[in-house]
Amino acid sequence: MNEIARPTLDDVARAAGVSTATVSRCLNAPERVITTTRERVMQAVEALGYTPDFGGRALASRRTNTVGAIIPTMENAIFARGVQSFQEVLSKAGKTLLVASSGYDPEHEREQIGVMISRGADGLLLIGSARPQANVDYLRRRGIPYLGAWNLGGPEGHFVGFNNRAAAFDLTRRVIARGHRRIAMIGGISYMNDRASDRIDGVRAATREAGLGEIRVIEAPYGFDDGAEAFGALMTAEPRPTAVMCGNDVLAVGAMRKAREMGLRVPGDVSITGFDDIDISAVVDPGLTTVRVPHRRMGEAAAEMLLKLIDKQPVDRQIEIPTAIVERGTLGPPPAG
Amino acid sequence: MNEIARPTLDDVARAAGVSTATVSRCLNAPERVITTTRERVMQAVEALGYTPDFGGRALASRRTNTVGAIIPTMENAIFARGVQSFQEVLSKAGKTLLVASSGYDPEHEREQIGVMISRGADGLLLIGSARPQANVDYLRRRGIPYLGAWNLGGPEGHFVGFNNRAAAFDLTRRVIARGHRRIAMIGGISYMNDRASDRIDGVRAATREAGLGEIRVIEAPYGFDDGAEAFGALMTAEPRPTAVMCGNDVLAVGAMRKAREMGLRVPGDVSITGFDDIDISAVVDPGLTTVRVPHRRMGEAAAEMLLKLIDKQPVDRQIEIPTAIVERGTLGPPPAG
DNA sequence: AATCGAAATGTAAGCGCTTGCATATCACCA
DNA sequence: TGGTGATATGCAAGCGCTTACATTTCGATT
Repeated sequence: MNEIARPTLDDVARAAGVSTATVSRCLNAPERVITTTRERVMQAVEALGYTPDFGGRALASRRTNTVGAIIPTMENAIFARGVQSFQEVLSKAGKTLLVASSGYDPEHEREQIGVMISRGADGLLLIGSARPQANVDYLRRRGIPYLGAWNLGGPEGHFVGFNNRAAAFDLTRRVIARGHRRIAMIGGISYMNDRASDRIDGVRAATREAGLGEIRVIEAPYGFDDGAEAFGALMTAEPRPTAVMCGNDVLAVGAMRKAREMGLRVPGDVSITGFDDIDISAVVDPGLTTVRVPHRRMGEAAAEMLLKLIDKQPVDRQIEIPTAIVERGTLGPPPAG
Repeated sequence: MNEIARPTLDDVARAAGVSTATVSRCLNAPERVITTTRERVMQAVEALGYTPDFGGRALASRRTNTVGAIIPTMENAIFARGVQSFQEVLSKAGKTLLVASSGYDPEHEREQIGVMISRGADGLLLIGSARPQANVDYLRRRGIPYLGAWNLGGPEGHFVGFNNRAAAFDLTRRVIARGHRRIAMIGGISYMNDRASDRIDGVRAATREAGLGEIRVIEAPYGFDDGAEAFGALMTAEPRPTAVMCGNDVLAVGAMRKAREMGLRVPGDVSITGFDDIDISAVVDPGLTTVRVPHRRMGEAAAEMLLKLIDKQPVDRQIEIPTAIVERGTLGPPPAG
């Protein structure tokens, strides 16, 4: 492999017999260069396989056309989907997206924010609103526009997301309306995760409103097995809960599996609900009753908002993406007796 | 928000009363600066909230410590998982990962390669081996090390992946051993996707070996509904196939759903197999018989190999990650008669 | 043919950083 | 006290690019 050193603007200029300025213009403002010259230049670009150096360009033009997104993990389909549409919109606007993951760790998030700034991100997408003030200050001091997504947020900052609390509240009311009085919950880990904690809060608020007293909530990591295990634990209670509400669909499907293993019929013996409406939820049997959360729309809305923020156009402080309850088979009346 | 202009090395140097060189050394080779000075500098860095500019740094040092990965889509959990562990290993080695998606389009992949080069990637992770020669040449000319992952590849280039063809072949033999003679397949879209086409080839080779003649193969996009639809189409044949082998688990689970809707028992009336062993496969009922593909291990192995390649250390040209057949409930003997 | 203005191109400064080399500092020894 | 080598710091060039400004070119007009 006799590798060729990466050609520079200068190489192209020399090859085409013009100045670097002209080459630069060919690339960035072709209409300012006469056709014959442009063709000669482009030919040289092609021949040398020239690719402009991003660093040099960013340095000279003081623009990066780069947007960053810091998500907890790429493994969660929920984020993957939203980020995908986020990036599609950005890419149409000529921006490239840099994705980093924080592993649900605020410290790590802070680091990644540094990386993004360092790479000159024009704007940033973060998930949710629960984070140390320091992380946000860091951004504010630089005046870099940023956005919390997947949830609505506190009194300041911009958000595009769902009202997780209200959605959980509504779903719980629906469960109660079906006649359930003994409700338990498997929630996501709520530490520094406002999506998880809001969902728990919503369920609690509704059960309290109905005078059901304090319900039992087990927090579990994001995984089928974790849902199964938590479900098993909840089912040891005497008398057993008649409905188990889950903080997300993965936990719910795990719970369903465990119910089957325990010989419990769903919804005959126990009702189960989820949250997110991921693909599997329509596929399992019976179908999972859950909350539909339109991730694609959210990703798009977030991209549009961030683009406006970067352009210093006026925007609403929050955009709420509506959710909807999807009734399938896992929610039924409590068993008689 | 009275935003402060981003501080530069110069600002820090002035604030600390030293030269830019010293500040630079504090950041990159602290041991070469005396403690008292270093403390003063670090204080200034902290006070100003200085973050080094990546572009400037890359330009001056001719190093980026950046690795790129171009995957078909982030939405596919299969890639998400592998990439996640890929990046964990890289990050321990002090490299940052840039992820881009090609949307299964070679043209788009080519573009993204350009973006990666332009950002100074030290190495690149690509998926599979099926791509226009032009895409590869582009990389070769620059001497940028790259790797095909998720599959093994042709006579040249480096690969870390699975032998998709052999795995499909083995699974098919197992199906045939159970007594199936009428086998059909739902494959992924094979165009420019060697994982999909190798799996189809493997199944075909095994059925041919067993003298079962040409089997029917429907190619379907990656989605539950697509699997369901294809399954429906296959089931119109007379006589019906007794086993439907699927190119991935998503298609297989979609097929299972459709079978249920059609009133067919699995595996009583029809056996179904998948490929990948994603999370759901253990959760559906009956459990899906499939091929386990250890994505995390692959991601790690790929990262290690790429790091060596970048360091110009010797490496094996291919690393095969072993797969394993996972027998669960969806494969049984064909129905009697 | 001379003049003029617009269009095309060139010149060169500098973006923020690293680094080879020159210089300053200092502890130590003769 | 002067000299020495090691250590710490500064100076300044230059990485690849964009862009304000200067210069050249050229067609149109008089």
